[in-house]
Amino acid sequence: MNKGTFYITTPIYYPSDKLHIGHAYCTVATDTIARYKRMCGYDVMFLTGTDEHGQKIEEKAKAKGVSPKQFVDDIVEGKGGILDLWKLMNISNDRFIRTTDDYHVRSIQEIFKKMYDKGDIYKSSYKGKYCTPCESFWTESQLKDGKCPDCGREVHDAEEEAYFFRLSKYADRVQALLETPGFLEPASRVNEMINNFIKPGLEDLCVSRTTFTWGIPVTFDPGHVVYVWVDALSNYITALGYGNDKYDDFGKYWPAVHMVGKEIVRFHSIIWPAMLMSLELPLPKKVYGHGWLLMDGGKMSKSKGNVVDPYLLSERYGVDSLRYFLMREFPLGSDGSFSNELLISRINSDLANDFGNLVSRTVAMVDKYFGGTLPAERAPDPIDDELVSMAKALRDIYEQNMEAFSTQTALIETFKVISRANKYIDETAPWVLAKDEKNKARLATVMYNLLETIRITTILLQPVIPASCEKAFAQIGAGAKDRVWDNANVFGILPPNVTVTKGESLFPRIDLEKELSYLDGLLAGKFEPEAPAIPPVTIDEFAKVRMTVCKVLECENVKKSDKLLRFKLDDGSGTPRQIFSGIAKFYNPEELVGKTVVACTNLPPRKMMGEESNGMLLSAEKDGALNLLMLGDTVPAGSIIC
RNA sequence: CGCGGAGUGGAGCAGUCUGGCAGCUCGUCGGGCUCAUAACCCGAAGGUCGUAGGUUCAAAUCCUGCCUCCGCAACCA
Repeated sequence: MNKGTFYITTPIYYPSDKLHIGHAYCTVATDTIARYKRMCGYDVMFLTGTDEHGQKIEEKAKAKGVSPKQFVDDIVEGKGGILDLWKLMNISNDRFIRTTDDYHVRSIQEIFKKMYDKGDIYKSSYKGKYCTPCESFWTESQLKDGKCPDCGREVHDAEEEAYFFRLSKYADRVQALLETPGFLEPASRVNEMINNFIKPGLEDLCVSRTTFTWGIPVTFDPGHVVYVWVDALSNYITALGYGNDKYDDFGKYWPAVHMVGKEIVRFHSIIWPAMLMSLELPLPKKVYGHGWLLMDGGKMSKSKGNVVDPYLLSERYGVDSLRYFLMREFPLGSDGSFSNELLISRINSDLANDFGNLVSRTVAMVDKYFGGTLPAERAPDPIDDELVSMAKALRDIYEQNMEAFSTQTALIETFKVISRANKYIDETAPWVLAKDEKNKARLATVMYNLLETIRITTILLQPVIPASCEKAFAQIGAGAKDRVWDNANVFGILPPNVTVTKGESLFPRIDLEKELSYLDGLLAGKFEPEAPAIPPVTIDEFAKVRMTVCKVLECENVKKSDKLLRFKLDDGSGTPRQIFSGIAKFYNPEELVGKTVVACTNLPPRKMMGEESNGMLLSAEKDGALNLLMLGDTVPAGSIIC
C-alpha cells in the first residue's frame, strides 16, 4: 500500500488583498493532485501558505493605519480570509506556512548566513541610477531616455550597500536542469526561460534591501532585510524543518513538486534551483507552470472590475461544483476563459444531468423494484460486457492522465463511463424488466452493474469532488473497502445483496438564465458603491489649475504606440507646445488639425515614449466612449478657462 | 524585427509533443423512453482545421512565409 512519499506545494500567496479565482484554481489543482496521490497510497505532504513580507504590504498597512503584521493577520486569519477560503474549498493541505512564522524567520537567517559563508552571497554596492523622489533604483536598461521610468525626472548615479547572490555561477547547471525532460512543464516554458534569461546571461541577484524594514533582518548586518523572493522561495524547505527545529521531516519529503502560475516560473525554475545548488540540497522534482484564467479574453484585474470571488461562487453553487469546473474546463498548462455561463452549464450538464442523475435514477430503481436491497441471483447478458469492460479499464487511463497532471482528460474519460452507464439504462430498460417477476435476476444484474459503475467512477472523482463522493458512496451502500483505489479496477466489489439509501440530489440543476442575471446584478451593484467619493475642492485649489485654449498645429500617431497621439499646439505664447494624449483609438490625427481644444498647461512635464509631454488635453469619457473637448473656432488661442 | 500565446461546424473547447476515420459540451431540428434532477437515449444538419506553399503513401498535427486576434512589456497626465 505505501508507495513512498510525495511532496507538493502551491506558491505562497501574497496577502496584500483578497484572493481571487486564479489563486483558487492553483490551489484546487494542487489539492486534487495531493488527494489523488494519497488515494494511490503515497505518504503525501501538501504545503501552502502566505508570503507576507515586502514593501507593498508595508505601504498598504501604513495606508490603513495598522502594523504590517496586523494587516496580514487580518487577511490570512480574519473572517473570510485565506484560511477560511481554503477551509471552505475543502483544501487538504497538511501544513500552512506564513513567512512571518518565527521558525521560518530563523531558518531564513540561517540560510542567508550559510550562503554568505560559502561565498555565494557577497557584499557589494548596488550601483545604479537613483530617482530621489521615487526612492527607487533603476538599471540602465530600465531607464527611459536616461530618466526615471516612473516619473520622468532626472536620476543620478548612486551606490547602496547590498548583498548579492552569485546566480551567474550556476548558469550552466541551471540550464542543464531546465533542459532535463520533466523538470519544467509544460515543456513550452523551457525555451521561454532559456531564451529570455539564460542566453542573455544571468546576472547576480541583489538579495537584500535597505529601503524598507518589513522583512527578515540579515543577522550579521543590521539595516539590511532579506530580499522577498529569497525569503519566499525558501518556505518550501523551512516548512519541513530545514534550518529549524519546529519540524523534522525534510529528509523524508524533500524534494518537491512545485505547482506555480506561469508568471513566477522564472523564480522557481532558475533562482530557486540555483539557491538549492548553493545550499547543496537536492533540486525540485518538477516545476509545473499552469495557465491563467482569463475573463472575457482579458487578464483578471481589479481595475477591470472582473475579479471573480471564489468565496461567493463556492457558497452559491457548491464547493465541489466549482472545483469540478476548474479541473474539467481548462487544460492545466494553458490559459482558459472563465465565464459564469460556462461554469453553470458545465455544472448542469456533467454533474447534475449525467453524474447526479445517474446516481439518483439508479438508487431510485433499486429502491422501487427491490425495496432498496438487491437479491443475490444474477443473470448476465452480453449487452453488459461493454459497460463492464469500460468501467474496469477506466482506472488505468485515469492514472496515466493524472500522472501527467491532465485532470481535464482524466475527468473526460471518467465521464465517458458515466455516459455509457446512462445509455446502458436505455438499452436494458429496467422498467420493462420490472413488469415480469421472472426477470428478477436479470433486473438485479442490471442494477448491480450500474451500482458498480457508480462505485468505480466515484472513487476516481474523489480527488476533485470529495464531499459529493462521500454522499454518493452512502447512497449506493458502499462501505470502506468499496471506496479504495485498489478496488477501482475490479468489478464486483459491492456485496451482492447491497442495500442502497435514497438521499438528496447530489447536484441540483441550476437555472442558467436566473443565475446569470443574479450574478450580473451583483456585479453591477457591487462596483458602484465602491466608486471612491470625490472630495470637495476649494476655489483656491481649483484656481491652481491653468487651462488654456489651444489650436492644433500638427497631430500625428506615435510610432510603436497604439494609444498615443503627438500634438503640436498653439497656446498663444508663440512657441508651439508638445502634448501627448492617449486617444489614438478614438481619433484620426488628420481630422484634429486646426481644431480648437483645451489643455491643462501647468502640469509638470512628463516623459512619454521617450519624449516630453507638456500638459494634458481635456476629454470627456463615459462607458468607454471618449470625446475630445473642442470649442468653436472663434475662441482665440491662449484664452484662459476660468 | 522586444517576449509569449492563440486561430478547428452558430458559441466554447479537446485533438498538434508521438502524422493515420475531425471529436466533445452547449445550441438548432427530428425521433425514442418514462427509472431519474424538464433529466436520459438515438438520429440529422452544420467544418476548405486562419492563409499560401513545402515534406510525406498520408498533414489540424511536421517545416517555411503571410494574415488576424490576445496577453506581457511600453504607454494611456
